[in-house]
Amino acid sequence: MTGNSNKQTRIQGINRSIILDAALEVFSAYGFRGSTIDQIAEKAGMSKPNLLYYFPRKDDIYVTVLEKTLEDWLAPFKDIDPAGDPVEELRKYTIQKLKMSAQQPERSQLFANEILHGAPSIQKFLKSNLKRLVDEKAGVIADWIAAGKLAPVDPYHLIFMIWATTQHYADFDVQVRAILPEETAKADFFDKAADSILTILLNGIMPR
Amino acid sequence: MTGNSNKQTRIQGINRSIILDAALEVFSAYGFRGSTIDQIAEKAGMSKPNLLYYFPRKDDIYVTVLEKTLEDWLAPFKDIDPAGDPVEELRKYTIQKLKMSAQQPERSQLFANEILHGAPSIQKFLKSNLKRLVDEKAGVIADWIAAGKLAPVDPYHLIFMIWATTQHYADFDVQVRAILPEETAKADFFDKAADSILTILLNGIMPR
DNA sequence: GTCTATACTATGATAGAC
DNA sequence: GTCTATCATAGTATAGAC
Repeated sequence: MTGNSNKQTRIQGINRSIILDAALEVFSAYGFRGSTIDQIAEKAGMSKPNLLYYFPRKDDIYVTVLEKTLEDWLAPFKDIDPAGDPVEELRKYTIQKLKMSAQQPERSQLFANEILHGAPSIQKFLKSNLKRLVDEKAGVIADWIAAGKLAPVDPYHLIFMIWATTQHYADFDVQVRAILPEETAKADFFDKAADSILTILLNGIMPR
Repeated sequence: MTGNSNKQTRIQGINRSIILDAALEVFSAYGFRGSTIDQIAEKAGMSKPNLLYYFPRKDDIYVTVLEKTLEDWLAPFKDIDPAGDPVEELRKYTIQKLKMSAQQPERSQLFANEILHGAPSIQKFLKSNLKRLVDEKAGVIADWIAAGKLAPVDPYHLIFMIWATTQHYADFDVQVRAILPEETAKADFFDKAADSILTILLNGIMPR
């Protein structure tokens, strides 16, 4: 009977993952209240009751997707290496983040929507885990500045600025496309954006 | 009867404005689908049917608030003066935008929510009015660069960067507060934020 | 013209039966 | 694992009172 029970577990895992993929799409596009279980079920290719067999409540699906997304989303931030070259580390991080905005805007949008509406589901996470992580990386940046390897800027606001700028291309996607219709259609748009952003971030806009 | 009709018109004007204020609060906090007419009516201190007497449909309230907000929101951008000193104009604009994020985060949040979910109500506005305006100001910046008054950066991405960064303090308010609990409590938080941002924007983070 | 009370209807989350 | 029923919510409509 082990073979049988294993198979069921595997189906469960597959179905849960299908549901979560569908939920990410729907929730990121319409927000929590704006999304319906019907929509998610349809996109997942299963009936609503069947979906509810895996996640009894709408909120369960949402929180699961959100937590899963946060992990991925913060991975490159965690990867900032105190031992690396400061400018290179921040350049790498910015490019990485921008690439994620290009390839998986839904993750950014899901997160943005949650924060925008007061972060009802992840308040605690922000105040504990995220704060701790940001404090740590801000410390790293402060050390770099103390060592003269970066200009003396506020580490926290620098982090906010990189977050804001890179996520803008995911969260405000439709606005960017409305303003730059031809450019955004090109394959190298995000490479060019990365160049432009890094030029400003590294050197500023004051004439030399 | 002119006195009478004037008085009625005045009541209309007052009530409409009360409703729109309440609607801004509610819609910015919960998004379109997440907000209910009941919530708006309660915050406006009137019954739901009474509110519907002024705005027959939920969508009417939303669109009216959104359009009204956009006007205010873009005013300082329009004010960027081609004849002014480039660095000073952009500094002024950034500070102004940041001040608005501090004082009226709801406006930014309402707008962010609309864009985030695909801008269903203002697609046309983005592609026509906003695009035209941004093209114009990007031209101004390009001229400044050509005159050697600004470093050679991409005008569009510079504008996006200023928007993203300044609006971040409104849209991601709860996150900023979660990470900087003591600092955000202080009265001069936004002044310091402005300093930090402008230092990075003007000079970059490369060590000199 | 302004406001209230009430009712209708669709939607969507959830529970229980098969 | 699936289908149907329920129940609350919320948008909208109507009738009429002040």
